[in-house]
Amino acid sequence: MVQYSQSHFDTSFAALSDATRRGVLEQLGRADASITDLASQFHMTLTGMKKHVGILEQIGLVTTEKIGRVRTCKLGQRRLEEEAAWIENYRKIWAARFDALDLIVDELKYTEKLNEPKK
Amino acid sequence: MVQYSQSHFDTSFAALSDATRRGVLEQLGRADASITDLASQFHMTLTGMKKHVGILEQIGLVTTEKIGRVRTCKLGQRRLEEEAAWIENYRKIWAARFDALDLIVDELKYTEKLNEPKK
DNA sequence: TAAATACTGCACCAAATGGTTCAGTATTCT
DNA sequence: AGAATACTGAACCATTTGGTGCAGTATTTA
Repeated sequence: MVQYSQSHFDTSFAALSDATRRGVLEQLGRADASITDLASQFHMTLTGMKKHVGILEQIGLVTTEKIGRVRTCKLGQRRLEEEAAWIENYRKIWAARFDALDLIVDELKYTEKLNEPKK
Repeated sequence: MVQYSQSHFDTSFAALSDATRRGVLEQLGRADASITDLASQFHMTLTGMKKHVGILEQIGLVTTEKIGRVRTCKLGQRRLEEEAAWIENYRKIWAARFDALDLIVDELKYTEKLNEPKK
């Protein structure tokens, strides 16, 4: 059954709700990057970008490694599988709900036909 | 190409980042409900629940209709298709990235083999 | 008609968010 | 060694978020 206690969905969907962070994920899909790279690409201070990377790192979407003065960021282990599954499940529920509605509409049409006044 | 201007992903992922709102969507998948129903189910004031429903309504995940004193909430037209697509695309990028990594690892193994000191 | 119900709008609040600047530290280049 | 680079942490700030209470309106019930 579904739990309403705070789940990791809270944090992962929140992470995805920021355009900069989605952009960082897309960028890291193309190539690894340093904090400086990302900061300049997204027109932001190092400190600001560090926070975004920190958030993505905390939930496993990004991993980083500091070598010398440079911290290199890569995609992490998290693949958003459960998030994809949640949405897919929602889409199924949604479809079932609207299929049911279609049935009702069909039924109404049928009933109307029965009740149709003779021309 | 990908735009970093504020997209509707911002609002829809933000909407999904709240457990109460995800719960409301799941509930409405089972049956339509009034604000009062939802408020009591999620242990919240009417005013609080009204806000959540308002957010879901604004982005099309829920529609409502007030008949008499009761406002009934149902699932709306939005099916989270683009959100599902974004995640799927991310998953592909992720897979490609890690496949590439595997290639590199393979290559390293091969190189190591070549450079292996004679026993 | 009076009371109960269901919502609505407004004002308020504390905490979280997304950004900044500034003052460091550590590392690398000349 | 000295200068430049890359990051880091702390403090700060405005706005948003997720909730509340209260006072009101509209509708239904007794």
